[in-house]
Amino acid sequence: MLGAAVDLILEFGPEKTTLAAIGEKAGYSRGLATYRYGSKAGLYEEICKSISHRWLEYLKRDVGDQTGIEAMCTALDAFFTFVSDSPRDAQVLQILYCAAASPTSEYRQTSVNIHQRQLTDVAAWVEEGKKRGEIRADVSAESVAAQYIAYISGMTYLWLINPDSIDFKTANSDMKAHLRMSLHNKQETS
Amino acid sequence: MLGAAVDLILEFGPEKTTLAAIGEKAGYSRGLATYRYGSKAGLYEEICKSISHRWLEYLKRDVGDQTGIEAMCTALDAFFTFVSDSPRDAQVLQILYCAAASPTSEYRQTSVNIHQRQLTDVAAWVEEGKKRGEIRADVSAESVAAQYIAYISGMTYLWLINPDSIDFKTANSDMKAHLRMSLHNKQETS
DNA sequence: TACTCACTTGCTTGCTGACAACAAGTATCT
DNA sequence: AGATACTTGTTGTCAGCAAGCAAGTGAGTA
Repeated sequence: MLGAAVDLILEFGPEKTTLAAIGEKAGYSRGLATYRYGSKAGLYEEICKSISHRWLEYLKRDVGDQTGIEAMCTALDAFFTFVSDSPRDAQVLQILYCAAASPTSEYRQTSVNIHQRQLTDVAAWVEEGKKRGEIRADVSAESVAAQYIAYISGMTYLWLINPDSIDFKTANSDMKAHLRMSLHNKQETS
Repeated sequence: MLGAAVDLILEFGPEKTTLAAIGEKAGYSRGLATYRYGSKAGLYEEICKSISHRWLEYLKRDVGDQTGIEAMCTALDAFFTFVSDSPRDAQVLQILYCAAASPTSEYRQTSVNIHQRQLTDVAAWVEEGKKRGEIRADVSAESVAAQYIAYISGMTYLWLINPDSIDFKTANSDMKAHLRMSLHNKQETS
């Protein structure tokens, strides 16, 4: 069911995808999607949670208990791996995040929660890096986290609307160099 | 007419805003919006162009013929000024950019063009900075431009869905420091 | 064990109100 | 008379709801 919805969203967009088409593509009746998920927004929220959960597994597996600059760089690699392994899921997730920007989106809070969680996680990595003396003490963890998450979100948007304009792989390695340069504590002795 | 549409999009989102409501809010009949703009997508595309045109005026006025790091920092300030002066326009523009992420969005190309234009403009600034010796020669202008535009786009998205989570002003001044640190050519003699 | 009756689950079908889009107007100007 | 600016009538599509149906599940009885 959710798989059929992903296919149809990629082909027609969330708006022109009908609940009837989703049900029928999944081999059921036109009414089942509404019955199971209550509403179109309910179904899309379920897809959102399902894909972002899968992405979190990639993230945890690769980052483990790294922190600081290493965690941030590994997470960029993990994201690239996720996008390479499941481009369709990554596209749909970004499309649904975008749809959540509408003022009356019923799953907007889901997107807010996920992004908030990402912000605090990254901020925690930065704080840890500062404690360890790896990261300069004069940066704001919140600002760095916001820049980092905004970079990933913005890049994914640009890649989604115009894949040719974005070389995700080199952009990521540039970003990693960038992070190391501007965050590393030059006085570090280790 | 476009003003009425902006109001309704902010209140109800682009989806739940009806062409009839736009026409009537503007003091006309339910049919005029369709008549003038051909379709809902046509009207939204017009709004998109109109607001992004206004933002370009801010940009040109402030950046002038600056290039390199200065131009990038000034553009960040100009964007903050624009968002402060016209938060509603900025919100609607971001909402419409998001709506353009849908695979079948009829004004997707408009968003692609605007972002492509921004990418090449910023890349040109970086190239100019490299020529002047201000910016390190080993950075890729395209990558830096993509990161910069992704940052702005992503930040605006995060700000739109959860204004409280983003301190645009300090994030921007951090970003400026960040840019100077990681782009400046340390061998520069001037 | 065999039977049955109340109840749940999973799904389908019928229907309604809302909306975009279009076509055919009307009114006002030049 | 013809163009311009706007309005009204209509149609097809869709989300959401309500009412159904069929296939279980399980408790109670003989």
